[in-house]
Amino acid sequence: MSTHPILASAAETDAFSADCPTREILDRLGSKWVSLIIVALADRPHYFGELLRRIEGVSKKMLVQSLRILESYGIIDREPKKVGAVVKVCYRLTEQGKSLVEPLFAVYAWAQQNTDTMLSSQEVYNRTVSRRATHP
Amino acid sequence: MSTHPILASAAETDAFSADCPTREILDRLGSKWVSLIIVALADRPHYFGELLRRIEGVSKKMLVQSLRILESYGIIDREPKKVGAVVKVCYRLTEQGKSLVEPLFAVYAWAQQNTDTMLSSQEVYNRTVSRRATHP
DNA sequence: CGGTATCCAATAAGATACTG
DNA sequence: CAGTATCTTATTGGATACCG
Repeated sequence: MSTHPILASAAETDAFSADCPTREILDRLGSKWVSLIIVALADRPHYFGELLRRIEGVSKKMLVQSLRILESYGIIDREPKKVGAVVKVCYRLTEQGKSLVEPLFAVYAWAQQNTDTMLSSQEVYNRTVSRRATHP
Repeated sequence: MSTHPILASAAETDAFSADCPTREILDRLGSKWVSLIIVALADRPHYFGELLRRIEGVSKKMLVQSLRILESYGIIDREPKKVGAVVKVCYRLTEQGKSLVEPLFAVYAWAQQNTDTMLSSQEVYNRTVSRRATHP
């Protein structure tokens, strides 16, 4: 009855276990800035400053932190380069990082396609104060 | 030079914009418990108590909160059912929710396949105290 | 430019107790 | 069983200032 073989693995994943290391990885990948960085670098390599400007709302602190996580996992490479007079630091996806792009983008594409539906569903839901309706 | 058409969209996504609604959706989907719930429900519908026991480490509070988010988005359905003497609440994916399973699972599969590599890469990285090495 | 360091506010989340 | 309510702690993250 399962429509897709991939569903079968849901029963077998060990991600439900509290000490499953994959869980921590997923947690980090799911983090706001980390995934945006990967999407940006999927486009092309970026200098630090470029990322800072391109990813609206990210602070220097969070950008550095997220980049370090990705670097430690071997998902991105960090390369300081002389550009004119100054040294800039260029970040790019490793081969491993590139292999993450397709699955990650599938989720992005889904989210973009379903955002409108979900937001209007949410509005309806919020007006339906059936449960939990005490007073403001 | 782009190896895959999907990469092209990276340049065009509006997710970099701070007020992009898709960003918030992605944020929520990326959250620890939300994604684990979807994976569990991809397997089969679950009662609340089943989810609580299956997803190790989740608290009642976080489980309820995450389920409400998914329900409000129309990703899951909530159905109270008489089971013997008591009423249990059954959660299952909606059709929309089911459409999320495949992309989400692609990321899960990637993470599971790459966990070992990433963890050992991280160990090496942590021993390399080249940058930022002040004292404990 | 590409970071670090520090401080502080906001938020998330665990524990616990209670309810229909 | 499936929540709600409340309190408290832990973690996150933004602002700011400074450094090589």
